[in-house]
Amino acid sequence: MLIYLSDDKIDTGHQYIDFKATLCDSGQAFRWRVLPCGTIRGVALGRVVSIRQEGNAAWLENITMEEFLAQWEDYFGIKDDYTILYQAADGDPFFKQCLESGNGLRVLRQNFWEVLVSFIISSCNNIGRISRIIEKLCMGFGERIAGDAYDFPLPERLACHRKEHISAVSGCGYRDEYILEAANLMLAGDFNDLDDLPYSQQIHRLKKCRGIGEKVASCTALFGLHNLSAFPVDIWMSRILSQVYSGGLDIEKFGNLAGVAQQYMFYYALKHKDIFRHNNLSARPTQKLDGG
DNA sequence: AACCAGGCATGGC
DNA sequence: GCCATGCATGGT
Repeated sequence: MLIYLSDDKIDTGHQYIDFKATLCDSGQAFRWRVLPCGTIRGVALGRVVSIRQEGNAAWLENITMEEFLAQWEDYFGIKDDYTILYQAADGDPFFKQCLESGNGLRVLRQNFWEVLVSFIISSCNNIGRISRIIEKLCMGFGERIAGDAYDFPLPERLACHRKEHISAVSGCGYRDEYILEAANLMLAGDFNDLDDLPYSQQIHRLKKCRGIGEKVASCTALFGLHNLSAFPVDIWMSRILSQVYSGGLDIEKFGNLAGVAQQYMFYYALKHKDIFRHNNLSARPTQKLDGG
């Protein structure tokens, strides 16, 4: 595909990305929006960026070629080779459908700290509200970048407040203390050098923070540490595993891209909620039934 | 107005 | 180890 930058253009060859699917509709990043005019706008890497895409061509505003090669190419995960996924789809009609339906979907390389907090907020929450809470966190505690755009707050900007204030500003509810604990662990260096550790050690370290269990930890490894083998199982994946695979999916076939495969299936489930929402065998029936 | 949301901590067994 | 329950909030 052709990507036009502010001072040049680059041909990525057969490597393709669907920016809207990847940035706005896949539940891995929460700070990108589609404006009424169709332009995609968001904050990442400390900067406000606008993107337009028409098929195989995309225009990135406010990014030079030098900056693209230095940072953004990695951020978008454009160089990652997903070939093995198409091999794994052979003999797996459901996954094949997910791949085709989500063509151009990619797993981003995002900032670790932002991903960590974002997925603490994600627990028992929906994507729309996760985005709103994060936006309020940024407005309330982040550095202003330009206009009404704010960067994601640094841990020290959160750690200096009481949990009641974090909750009041962002609406994050009971997750306030989890966010604060994550900030303090971050400042104490507990999450330094996580990328050098094997997956099981990454998960173990992350879980030491209250509010981080298996699912949030695996999302953090996948999206924040770019450990593409991490395979988060949320309520939607659990529905797919029980309804489509009868609990018998062997993720070995995805090689070290199981997390990317997961992302395609998750994205497909989101796009077809009506198919998967009901007849759920493994998740909890519903919320509180008020036993009065 | 109930129901639900990219779960987790806790306590009981 | 597994299972049940409470948890803050707000959109639909």
